[in-house]
Amino acid sequence: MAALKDRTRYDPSEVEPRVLERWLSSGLFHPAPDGTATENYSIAIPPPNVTGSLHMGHAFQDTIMDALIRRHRARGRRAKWILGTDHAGIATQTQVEQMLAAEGSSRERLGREAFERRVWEWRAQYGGKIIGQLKRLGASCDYHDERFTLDPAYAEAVLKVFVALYEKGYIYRDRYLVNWDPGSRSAISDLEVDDIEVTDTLYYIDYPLASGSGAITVATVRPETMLADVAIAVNPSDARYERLVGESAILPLVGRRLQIIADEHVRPDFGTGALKVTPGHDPHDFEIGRRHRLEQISVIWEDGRISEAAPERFRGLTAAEAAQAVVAELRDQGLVTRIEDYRHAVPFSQRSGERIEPLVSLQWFMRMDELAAPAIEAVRSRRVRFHPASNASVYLNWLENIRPWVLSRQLWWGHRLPVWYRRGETYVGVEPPAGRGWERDPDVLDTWFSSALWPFAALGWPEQTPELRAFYPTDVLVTARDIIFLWVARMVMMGLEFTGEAPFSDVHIHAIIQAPDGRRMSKSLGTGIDPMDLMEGGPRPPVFEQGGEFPAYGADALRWGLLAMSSTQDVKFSEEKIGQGRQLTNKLWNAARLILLGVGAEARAEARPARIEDRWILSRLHRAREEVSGRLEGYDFAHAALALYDYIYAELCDWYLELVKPRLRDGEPEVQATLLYVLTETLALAHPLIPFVTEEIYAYLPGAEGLLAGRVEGARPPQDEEAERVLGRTIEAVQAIRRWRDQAGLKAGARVSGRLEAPGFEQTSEHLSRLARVALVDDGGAAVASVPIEGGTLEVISADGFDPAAASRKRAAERERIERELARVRAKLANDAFVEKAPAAVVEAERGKLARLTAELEAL
RNA sequence: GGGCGGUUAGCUCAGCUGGUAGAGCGCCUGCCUUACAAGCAGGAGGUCGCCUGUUCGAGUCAGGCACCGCCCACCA
Repeated sequence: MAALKDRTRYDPSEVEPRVLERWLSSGLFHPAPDGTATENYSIAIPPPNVTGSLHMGHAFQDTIMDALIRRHRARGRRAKWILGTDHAGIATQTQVEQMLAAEGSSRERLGREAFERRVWEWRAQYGGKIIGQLKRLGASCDYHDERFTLDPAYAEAVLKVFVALYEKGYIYRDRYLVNWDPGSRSAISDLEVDDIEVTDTLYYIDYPLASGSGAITVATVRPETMLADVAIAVNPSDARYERLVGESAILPLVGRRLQIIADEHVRPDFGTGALKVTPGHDPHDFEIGRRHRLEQISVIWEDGRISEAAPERFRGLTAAEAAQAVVAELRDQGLVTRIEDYRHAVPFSQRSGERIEPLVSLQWFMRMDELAAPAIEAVRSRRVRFHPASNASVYLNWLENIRPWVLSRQLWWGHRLPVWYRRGETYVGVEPPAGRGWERDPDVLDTWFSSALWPFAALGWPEQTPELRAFYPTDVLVTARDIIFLWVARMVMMGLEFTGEAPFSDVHIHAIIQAPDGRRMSKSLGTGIDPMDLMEGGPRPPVFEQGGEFPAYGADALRWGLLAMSSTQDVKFSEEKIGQGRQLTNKLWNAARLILLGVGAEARAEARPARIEDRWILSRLHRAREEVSGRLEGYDFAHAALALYDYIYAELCDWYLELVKPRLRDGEPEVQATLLYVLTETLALAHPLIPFVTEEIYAYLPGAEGLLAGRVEGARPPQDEEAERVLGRTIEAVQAIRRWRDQAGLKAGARVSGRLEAPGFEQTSEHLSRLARVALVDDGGAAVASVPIEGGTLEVISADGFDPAAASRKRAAERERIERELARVRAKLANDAFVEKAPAAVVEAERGKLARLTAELEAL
């Protein structure tokens, strides 16, 4: 490692791996399971898929959680970030199946046991990837205590919950219309379905009336499902069909008699106002069928082909082929009376991308209303709080209209249902049933079922482990809006049911980061940005106008940038913000170099304010601490990040370090101690957001022990109103003089002398003189110019290269500006209504402004 | 159809309980001032989507309108 003196730029690629190693070997991230959950702080990570690698959403979310965890660790709380991965049923199974397909094999060929072994092997090989990436980001998870949702203990918790809910009567088996995904050959839940707009053909088909006179015309986009029609429905108030209700029609191609029934669901104004009822293949028809006790016929089987319930000539065709064949026959018979394009939303599987085939099948369901009630109450009563609060209504709205949950999935990878059958019997239990002839249900549970138990099952429930006592309930759940239903609501329900407590008291819903062009970040669209490429350098994806490579921004820059981007609304990814984060790390690094290379070896951090600027920076540090920690605790990460940035740039570096440079050069002990104190506290303040660079600098502090990551914050530095006033005045004066210099045409190095005709600069006139580059004289005759500063003026006696024309232009402009403002203030004060009704303080402020502006104008 | 959010500087975004608009990037000018040129100093740039209203005073509050996101529920 090069000497500090030569490390003029902060190099994250060199520093971060080294710092990470020190953290990991310290044991700091693995708190002892002591104390109570109230004393301690914990967050359960939304367990990433084992198949996954870190994407931008993870990086963002994990940065937020890490900032919270590190912040609370610094407050002296035992902080545990509960870590683990999710087996992610469909996603994982699909990946392994693809791999098998590439080898020319398949899961069917392997058989269930061998396939499951294969997935475990695959997981052992690739499952650790995302954990390594979390470390790279600096996430201070408890890596010594990693869970997997298929671990034996976890699996037992899952089965126990299933059995308990079954025994309560919430879980049941039923024939029901489900979303069948022909791609994964499994039922999936409503939440795993995306509606996509497509253009279908709407066919108008005549169904001859059984009476022999005339026909009733129906409209459909799925002609093949007519083979499963069991009725025709019309709206009871539809006069056109009133006399037909109760009659029958004959289903073409099949010959079945279809009753004509009346049902409110049918819209008279759509199509012909007559609906073919197909309870076996349409959700609404299914409901109509239940209301009218109609038969359910399934002509499409789970492989997407026509079943034996259809006339023989259609059997075995795919649904699409059958549609063509059906239409062709109907045409031959002259029954297709009209064809039109029809644009509508159609469900597709999020997983396989295939069009959902609604099918009636035998599945396990869970009734949700009993569990929903307490979960609603928990949010209503604000025992569980959403941030931002508007998300609570999204949650409540869903729970209040909750529907049964299809639990079973026709997959091999997951928690297999603890259900056995023997002839007509069904057995449900954690342990297999005694006796011979039992066969276990082949289905597995929806992955979200096990995810719902995460906060407590990850801590060892149902065992009453020390971890559960110490860290459950957790403090906050951090996640995105899109899984409020899939996950958040279900965790609350399960937590309340099985532990009697909500699994967290706060839910922070963060923004979703979109691609720079405003589209969703997604691999398939090519809009994804790999956070690893930002940290370590890598190609810019095509969504960026600018091509080439990302520089290796490092983890801190990425983290700061993501936090600064965060918002209550969705945000476009901004590389500039990451760049700004890098600037900040470099700035802090160099500020530290200035201090560390300037202090003596025996200097120690201690606040020893000897002059007013010392009191000022301590007071500003106090405020920055309040601001940053307050913002973090209010889940306002963007403001936390920006407040930190402003403090470091605008207060510490631009002013304080510049102010004390001469004293540092002179080797003054007080300022050395104070600088080290301020640096240490600044590092501590910044650490939750930019942990690597702060930890690296901390190691250089003379006398520093241990790790910054494990340091508990000390007392707050004192606030000092007077120092803030005096320095504030001085800073403004320096800026005013600099502005004047620039606009009066002076060269950068031009010498200026002047007389200060304003009170309040007694303690800072040296600073004013040096930073504004003005030699202050006690007198010296007539002024060539006058610069207004607070409480008076700086009378400029002489200035090299002074351009009277430029100065008078500047003066004129200034006068104009003041006069404009003055006019406004005067008008306001002349308004009786304002003086009478506005609060006294506001009126007073306007009067003060009037006096100040008048004085300034006079000075000109 | 219902819900949530948005519309502020060229770009990306801040603006708390109403008191004459801010940041970063970009742009312009000047500086290699021995921590940092990935830097420093200074500057230009906005009738805050539109219309009404409340108010002494409205990006800020209320109502309406227009666009733009996202979520939920959807008519074959």
